[in-house]
This record gives sequence, structure tokens and C-alpha cells, in this order.
Amino acid sequence: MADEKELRYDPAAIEPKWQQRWASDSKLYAAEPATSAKPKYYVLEMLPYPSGQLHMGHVRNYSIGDALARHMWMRGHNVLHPMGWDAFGLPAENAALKNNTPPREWTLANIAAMKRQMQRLGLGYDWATEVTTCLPDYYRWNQWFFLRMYEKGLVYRKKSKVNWCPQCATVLANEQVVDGCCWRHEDTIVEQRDLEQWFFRITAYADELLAGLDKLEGWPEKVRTMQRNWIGRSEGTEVDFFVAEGEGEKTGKTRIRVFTTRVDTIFGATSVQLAPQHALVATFTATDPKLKAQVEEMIEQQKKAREEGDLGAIEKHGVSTGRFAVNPYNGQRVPIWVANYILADYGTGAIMSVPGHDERDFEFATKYGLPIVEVIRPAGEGAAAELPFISEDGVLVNSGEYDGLGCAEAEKKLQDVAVRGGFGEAKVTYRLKDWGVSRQRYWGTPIPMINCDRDGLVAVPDEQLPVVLPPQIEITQQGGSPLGRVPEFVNTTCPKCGGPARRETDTMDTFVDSSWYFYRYTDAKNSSAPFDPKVAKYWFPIDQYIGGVEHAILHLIYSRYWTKVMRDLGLIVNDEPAEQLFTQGMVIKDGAKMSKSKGNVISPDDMVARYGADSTRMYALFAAPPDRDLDWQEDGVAGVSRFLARVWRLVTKHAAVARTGRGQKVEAPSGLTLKLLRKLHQTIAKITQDFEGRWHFNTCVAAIMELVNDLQAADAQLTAGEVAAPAMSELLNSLVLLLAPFAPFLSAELWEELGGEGDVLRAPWPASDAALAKEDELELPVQINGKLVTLVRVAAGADRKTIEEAALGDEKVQSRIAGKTVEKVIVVPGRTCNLVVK
RNA sequence: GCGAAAGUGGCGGAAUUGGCAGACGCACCAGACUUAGGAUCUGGCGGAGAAAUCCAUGGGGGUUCGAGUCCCCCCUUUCGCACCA
Repeated sequence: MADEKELRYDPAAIEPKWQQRWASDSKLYAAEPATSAKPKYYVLEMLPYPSGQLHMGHVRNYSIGDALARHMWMRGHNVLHPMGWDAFGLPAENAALKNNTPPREWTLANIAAMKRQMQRLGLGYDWATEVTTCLPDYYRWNQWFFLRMYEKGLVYRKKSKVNWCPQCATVLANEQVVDGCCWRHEDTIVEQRDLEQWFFRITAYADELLAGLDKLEGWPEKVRTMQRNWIGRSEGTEVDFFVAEGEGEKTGKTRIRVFTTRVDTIFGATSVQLAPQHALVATFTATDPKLKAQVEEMIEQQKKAREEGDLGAIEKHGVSTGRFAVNPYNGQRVPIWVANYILADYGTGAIMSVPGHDERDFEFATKYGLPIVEVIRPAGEGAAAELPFISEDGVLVNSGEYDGLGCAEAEKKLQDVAVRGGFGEAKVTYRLKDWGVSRQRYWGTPIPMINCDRDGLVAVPDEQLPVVLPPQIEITQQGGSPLGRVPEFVNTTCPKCGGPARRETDTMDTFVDSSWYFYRYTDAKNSSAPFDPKVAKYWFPIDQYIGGVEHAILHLIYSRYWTKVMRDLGLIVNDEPAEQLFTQGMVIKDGAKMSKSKGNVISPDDMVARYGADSTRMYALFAAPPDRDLDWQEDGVAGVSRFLARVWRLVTKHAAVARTGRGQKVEAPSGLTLKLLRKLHQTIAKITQDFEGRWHFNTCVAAIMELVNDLQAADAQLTAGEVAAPAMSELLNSLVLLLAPFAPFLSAELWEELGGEGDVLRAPWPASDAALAKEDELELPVQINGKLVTLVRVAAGADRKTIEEAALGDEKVQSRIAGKTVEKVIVVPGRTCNLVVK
């Protein structure tokens, strides 16, 4: 029998064989029903866009998730490990333009190709729960959610300034604009356009999204910080200044509402600053051509700076309007300016300028010679601080009746006065804006709304869902929604009056699709609801979500929002989608991100063809800790491949002996047997512990290599039969089990070779025997004045006295301390012994 | 500018709590073997030195019997935020 076998590790023979077996076994990777008695474990990797080709980033992401899933299966959990396709989006339309292939066919062909790649990699997904977002059985539920949110007032339509990417020929959400450019086209400046758009009211959940971050302890702090910044909550006060119409008039008809977080400094306001786009500026410029020209130039410069991409570096610049505003607290007249550093779309687009206590205002006032007034002093000292003095821990001065109050107290009082006087209120502002979801594209979920001349906007009734995308349509990139040019789609009848009406022709942002796909996995075939709440309750929250950090804001904030909306719709009971989030590092090549233009792309297919899937996957885990960037080095893959070949030779060579010892207890091991079993149990303990949270899979692989090195070093003795069959069985079987999460094909092959029953995935994860793992003798370092001198052998549990005696008795130590005084001996049992010598 | 993470051999990286710096792998060097293979096996591999030893974890201080690890200052890289009032 052995003679007939290839004498070489040959992944090209082993891997396709197991791939076929796994493909024909629908139960192997399938989740059990929610009635399962096993503890549940939901491990999820972010679903890919079906570009047609897996890249190394995918391979890394899925290798991490698959290792975890396999480990949890072996630990006896009911594991849900699904996969799907984020299948709507612009590339399908671009491909259609280029090759004249319909987006649907192009997408489905890509999915088939990538699914083959995943199966070739041996990724253990439950394909029965596969989700493809571009198919009507999925996107109808996007429409269904849209309607439920519309009913709850969480969806609205509004004409507003929106981000427009000329390359995509569509609107983008704020989250999709990075440094003023499109997230897909990094060199394309996003334009502002006035358009009627649909919005999701994500701001309604701003506070909850923010508060929830504190509880997400299983998420990286980095992601939580990014989301906090994005939500950008700040508490403050809105106050009306009055535009002066005569001397000292406090009752002007026109008000300028400003937002400030420091109303306690309002007696130090020496000007009011308006954004150039502020509505009032237009009324001022209407009668002042010179001012009009100045403001227009300012806007022009802003636009230019934006195009050059250095908006932050632009110098502060302003023009006086010649008008005055009146401080409602003290009647003081202050000049009204227009300034380029005031943001039109934050707060009220107008501020009070307090140069004494704000860095930016100070810079501006210094440049234009505006007065700088001190109104806050450091608490307790009584001495004036150097201006600008930025602190909320101070006392008011030069603030009339409020002098002497602390900042916090003053803020409250001043707010009360504003409310009672009818010129202001406490206000919380956010940087987070509502989520603009309309896209002027074809390949997305049609928005289920109808426009009727008589009834206005009418929702598509549930029983008419899904509103299906017309299959064949001419794709162009010129203005307007492609669906608008398909009369049989557009023209419909009003559900209310039955008269002629027109469908909404925009489609939804694809981030809608990915906001809830992981719920669909739990009940992917449901045709009467997005999913069964009972089943979702069993599986949620996701135990471990794994993906790239690039979605820290986009996908991960939308998903959290959607979860809260679904909870309030009564579909789920969890507040957050995922308990644990892991963001893996990027795969790079020669220090740079892989990209076609740099020509440094490594194809997973090439790696699999040359070294096999096991080697490719294991290298992805071995080359760096999963959270760090990984520089792909092909020589390293070859190294892992050589290691797996060693494992293959070792196990096949001794398999016959191991089979005869299967299931027999190892009695009182000693000598080599004890040494090897000890190493084995240390390795089991290390890897088991890492799976419980540390996730240093690179060192897990290294630990298995060490174990194999030890076994191989003993090969001659093993061949001579020095280790009895029961111990050989334990050693080799455990080795294969430890390897199973990382190299599934080889493990399956060797498990069978060793006579294991069923699939290795159903075998229990080995337990570490702590007593066996413990060393009985240690080599302790002996230091003199902190420098290593020698090592002494002592029993594992040796006490301080024994260690001290052993150290002092050592020859090398003796010669070093001869003629000197040992002043102190520090013994850390099990660690070290340090002699302080003078 | 603000915030976070990181900086260890020729390279990727180890070193859970302060206790033998460089595990494991790559590359390289020497040797063995051979059905010459993308082999395999053995040994070596931070620097200086013949050696004993000494010097080494971005740089400089400090705490400690003892620091890659803790504290302070500085430098570099990456990421995030960047007029958010």
C-alpha cells in the first residue's frame, strides 16, 4: 500500500480530492437549527464585492475567519459561518459599458468565479445561507425596510446641496467623501449640486449610536474613536444677535443666530462672523456691489483650495460688512464680518468671535486689529492668563453681573437668561448628517415610491414588492437616472387613485444592502419576511465580525443604525449587531499597497497553483499578527509549504504505529515519551489560549513548527520504536487536530491516514493536561548586578533558599564574586536570581 | 496642528505579569546525501573580539536588584481628525 503512494507531499493531489468530498457533503459546514443544544457561535467575515477575482486581502480575512470557525466547530459549537455577495454597484455598469455585458450576467459570472476560488481555498462556508444582494429575493426587503422607515418618519425627501461625483455620475453620501474626493475615485473632486434626494434619518439615532460605543468593549478603540469623531456631538447654546438698525438698538427685526459651546465667554465677543454662504450675506451684498465682489472672490478661493486639496491650509481671511450686531446680554455693538473659515453647514453658519478665548478667533482678530477682551481668568489665582486663554476651568471677569462665576455655572445661567429673554436656547449639534441614499444609477435597489400628479408621493404597497429592476437596459453615463429612460418601468398607476403615475427612478446606495445582510443569513430563504425574528434572536449578536478597518465609519455605522431601526420595528432584540469586531491589517507587497498600476499584485490563484491552498492560507496567518499589515513574500509561502511537507512525511511515516495505538491510554510516560508529550501539551495550551482572544496566529503556527521540529529531531528514536504506539497515536493525532484550523486539507488527509473517524472537523479539540505540560526542572538565569552570568538547573518548584544556594554554589558565580561582598540576593522563584555585589 | 498605534538582526517577526533579547520562518554560509528536486538532512547565522568578555531593541534622560517592556523629553513612520466655534 505504502509503495503505491506518492512519496512526496502533493497538495495538488490532496486538495481537490477533499474539495470534492466537502462539496458533496451539505451538512459539514452547515449551521444546525436554532433548536440545537450546542452553544451557538456566529463568525462573520465582511462580504466581498464580486469583482470576479479574490485578492490577498480577502484570502487573509477569510483565513482568519475560517480558522476561528473550524476551531469553534471542534470545540463543539453550533457555528454559523456564512458568505454572500455585495453585488450591486457601479463597476457592473462600467463593465456593461465596456464589454456590452448586462450587469446582472457580469455580476453572476463573477460570483461563480469567486465562489470557485473560495471553495478551492477550502473555506468552510454554509452555502445554503448564501446571500446575493442584487437578486430580487434579497433587495425586495431593502424596499420593505424603506417603506417601514417611511411610515416611521425615518425616510424623507428633501432638496439640498449634495455631493456629486462626476466620475460615478451620481450623488454620494457624506461618508463616501474622503478629503473632498470620491471614495471610489480618489483623484476626483466631489462637486456640490442642488438635488431632490431621499434621506435616512440617521441623526435620530445620533445619541444612541454615540452612547452605544462605550459599551462596545469588543470593538477596537480606534474604530470607536473614529465613530465618535464622525458623530461629533457637541453641547452648546444658540444665541440671537440683533442686526443693529440704529444706535444701540436692541430690538432689531433681523437676527443672526450663532452657535457656541462657550456662551460663558459671550461678554468677550468682539465681532460676529458669517460664512460666505450664510443667507444674510446675500441681503447685505444686494445693496453693496463692492462687498458682493469680495464675498464672491472668497467663495472662489475656497473652491480653488478645495480643488487643490488643502482646505485646512487656507489662510484665515475676512471682510467687514460695515454692519453691526448687538450682543443681547449687554447691548454692545460689534461689527459683522464675513469670514472664509466659518463653515456654512455646521451649527448655524454664524459664530460670535471671542478672540480672548479661542485660538482661531485670536488669529483672526490679530490679523484685522479687532479688539481682544479678557473675560475668563484661571480659577483661584486672580491673575490674568496670557491670551488666548483656552480653559473651561476658570472664573468670569469683565462680564457684568456674572463676574466671579465659574464657567460651568455661568453657562447655565446665561442659557436660562437667553431662553427667558426669547433670544436663545440650549442646543446639541452633530457633525453627523442624515444619510443621503438616492443614487442616479441603474444597478441598485429601486426606491419603492411612486409620483402621482393627484396624490403626490405614494408608497408602493407591500403586496406589489419587489419593484423589479428591468433586465435589459441601455447603460449610459450621461446625466440622470438610467431607469428614467425606460418608459415601461417609469410609467405605472397610482396605488391610491389608479390614475397614471411615475415611479421613482433613483436607486438606493449599496450600503443599504450591506447594512443588514448578516441578519438575512440566519434565514436566507424566507419569502414572507426579511428573516424570522425567533431565528435571529438565537444567532444575534454576531460573536465575531472580521473585516478591514476601511469600513470603520461607512459600513459599520450604517449597520449599527440599521440594527437599532430593526429593533424599534420589533424584529430583533439586540441593540448592536456584533459583540466582537476584529480589523485585520492590509496585505502589502514591498511596502506598498498592491495595485494594478504598481504591478505588484499577487494573485491567490497563482499561489494556490504553486504551493496549494493550505500553504497559502497558513502563510497568510504566519507572516504577521492578524491585526498588522502583512508584507507578502513568496519565499515565505515556500517555507510554509516545506513545513507542511515535513508534517506529511512525519505523519505518514509513523501512521501505522499510531493506528495500532489509537484510543489506548498512555501509562506513566517517561524519557523521550514524556519529553514529547510535554511539548505537545504546552503547544495545545498555547494555541487554545490564543484562540480565546489573543489571536496571535503567527505564533500558533510557530508553536506547531516547534513541536514538529522536536518530533523530527527524535525521528531515529521514533523509528526504533522508543515511543510506544499509544503515545505515538496521541502525538500525531493531536498534531493533526492542532493543524486543522490552519491547514484543513492536509489535516483531513492525515486524519484519515491515522484512522480517525469521520471528518476532522467533528473531532474534539485536544485538551491540554496541565500536569503533563509542566516542566519538572528549570534552567534559571543567574545575574550579577543585573547582568546574565550563567544558568543553573533547579527543580521546578524550588524555593528561594534552594535557588540562592544553587546560584552561589555555581563555579562561574564563585569566581565572579571572589573577594567581593554579596550585599543582596534577589530571587524570583521560577524566573531568575540576581546577586547585588560590590 | 491635534489624537492613536508603531519603531527589535540582511528580511517577516518572537519575547502575555518588568526577569536568559532575537522563538519560528525567510535569505545567506558550510557540510552530508542523492532517483539533481521548487528536494532532503546536519551545523552556523545581531555587532566587535583570538578569547575571556564587551556592546546592542529609533535617540537622550529617569525609576528599579533588574527595562524591548514603566515614566519624562525628542526623532521617524503609518493611520485617523483637521478651521466642527
